[in-house]
Amino acid sequence: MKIGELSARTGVSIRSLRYYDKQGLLTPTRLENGYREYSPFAEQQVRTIQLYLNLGLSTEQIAGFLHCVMKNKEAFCKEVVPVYREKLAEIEEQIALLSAVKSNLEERIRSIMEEDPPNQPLGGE
Amino acid sequence: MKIGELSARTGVSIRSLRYYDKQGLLTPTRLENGYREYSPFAEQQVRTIQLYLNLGLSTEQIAGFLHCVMKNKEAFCKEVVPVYREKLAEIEEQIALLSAVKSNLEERIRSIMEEDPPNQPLGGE
DNA sequence: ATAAACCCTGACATTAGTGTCAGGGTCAAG
DNA sequence: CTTGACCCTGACACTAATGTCAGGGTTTAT
Repeated sequence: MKIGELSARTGVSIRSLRYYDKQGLLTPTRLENGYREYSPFAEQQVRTIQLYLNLGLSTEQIAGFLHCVMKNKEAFCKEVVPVYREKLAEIEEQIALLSAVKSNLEERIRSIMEEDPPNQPLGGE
Repeated sequence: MKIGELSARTGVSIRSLRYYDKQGLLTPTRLENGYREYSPFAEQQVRTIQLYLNLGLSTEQIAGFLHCVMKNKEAFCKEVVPVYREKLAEIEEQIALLSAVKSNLEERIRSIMEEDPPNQPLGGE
């Protein structure tokens, strides 16, 4: 199938499919006229790519094991777990940072609220 | 004081100080030769800017109330709390998303670990 | 007067996936 | 042969604060 049909089937934009091609994630064969020709398996492959992107993995990370997971079960691809753990650590770090900022903001709001109750006739700047 | 000294005193790069100037956060007077001349109060102002940036606020948001908070207590500036609440909502959304992805990753790792115990002689790709 | 140490502006790069446009080729139906 | 629906590549935009470089002025001390 050609790129427009794959896009329609998967809901992934043509632009993104071309990007996946350039990143080596999904490299279709080419017709004589230069058009990309995708195998029927490409549809599942696109869905798999989207799944990993939604986990926050980069195209480069995905490229590192996509070939394997399309052929085997995820568990057979030794590259997968390290990438998952790496991403997990990154996410935990982000959550910790965000939580700290969140607490800070909450404390600031709380502190302002008790210092400037709404029945005070004072305006701002 | 000139920009180099302010940078040295605060640890904020000259580049960033010029950026704050352009964003209207910290607008020094100019000497006859065009050099920026900062008042002694600028040092505290820079620290305040950094504090808000570390809370994840944008220079635009900070510009919205910096003038007021430099003159009064934060609680007197009515623009502050809405910005805090907005940022808080944003952060909570991000944490929720990250937490969902985190659970997904953990589940995937767990699932792989029990399917492919390390005593199995199978390699990946 | 010259060198060192300042200062200035403007511009490009950074992240990473996607949108979008320009300019152009291909192909099928009428 | 023309129209419309495809397809191609390349390039710029986006976010937002910061790094960095180019090219050039100023000041201070020797």
